Amino acid sequence: METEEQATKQKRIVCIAGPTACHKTECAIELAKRIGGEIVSADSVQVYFGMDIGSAKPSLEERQGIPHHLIDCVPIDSPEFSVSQYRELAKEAIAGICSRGNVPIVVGGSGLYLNALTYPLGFAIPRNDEVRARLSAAYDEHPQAAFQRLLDVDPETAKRLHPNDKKRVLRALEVYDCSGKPLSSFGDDFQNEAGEQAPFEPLLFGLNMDRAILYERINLRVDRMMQQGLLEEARRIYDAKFASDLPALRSIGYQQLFSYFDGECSLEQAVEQIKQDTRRFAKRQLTWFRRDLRIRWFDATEFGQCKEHILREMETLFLEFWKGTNE
RNA sequence: AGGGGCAUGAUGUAAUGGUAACAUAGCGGUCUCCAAAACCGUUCUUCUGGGUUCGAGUCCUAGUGCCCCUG
Repeated sequence: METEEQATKQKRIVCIAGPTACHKTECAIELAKRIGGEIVSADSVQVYFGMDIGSAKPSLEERQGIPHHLIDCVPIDSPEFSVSQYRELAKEAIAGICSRGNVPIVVGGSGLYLNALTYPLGFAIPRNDEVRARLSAAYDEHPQAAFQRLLDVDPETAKRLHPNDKKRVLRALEVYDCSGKPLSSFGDDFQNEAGEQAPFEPLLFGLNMDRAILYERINLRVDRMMQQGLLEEARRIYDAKFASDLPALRSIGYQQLFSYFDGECSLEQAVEQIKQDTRRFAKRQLTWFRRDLRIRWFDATEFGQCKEHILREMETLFLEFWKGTNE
């Protein structure tokens, strides 16, 4: 009985979510200093070596001695990196933090990554590039037919997907072709087929701010990235001539500069595009996080002024959440 | 100052005198192995005044603003 309880307590984590450029990094580091935390990044780009400026990795100085995990752990040309791999690496990192008696603070803007840690997502059938290529060709040939097939084999999934959503239609067919079972039979956020629990029980904080100010911050931050050498960083990656379909290369801040290197637009246009794409990304992040009712939101519009207040509040909620946990 | 041209949403454009349209931005949403990805939905428009006409973004007229040419 006691060991079981011990096990649940071991699984607690603190998370900080929110759109890009809303002080998540600083907030997390300050919180870590107060509660004895170590930081686990939940960011799909910070995992890559060499993508530093564009992904806004905190510098060693900014980290203030707080250990950071899941930053710089995959090479850019690692095509097999995916959410489930992220989850495995994060689990290891969190286990390490707990063994040191520290508090894991998961920080990041990749909603799916956070959900992979806090919901029992299944990921039962790994991707299969051969099957996928075949399905993709069939879809391009005749999209309606592909969607019709999904309607036949997995009506439940088909019903919630738009026929134009090629990626998900293909994924659903891929799962069916590889397993003989419809994707919908593998469960949803709240239960997976194997009946496993969520890996961790989170205390979820969200940071948000006035939209206009957030957009201003994004624009300024992109300018600052350019001053810090984003162009050179992107050039290095461009010159390494990786396969062009690598997911990492489609990250914001890089793909736009690659267009500039390819002569498709001016540098000014590329920078404007980075700003716009980042703003839209922030909006999508908010759409994702807004529907997560577990999140306790904080307004970081005037972060400089309310920092103390926010951190004190977070600390109080944390102590409540952490009460009774093992030493 | 004279001559010419233009004026349509936040922006760029379309519409033989006959239901004002498209793209982009903006806003909202979806999300179970590429997720900083991919996909879906949606608000807003004829410069001002007069006139012709059954009917005007379109034609006439005055004004206002912008652009080009000449000086």
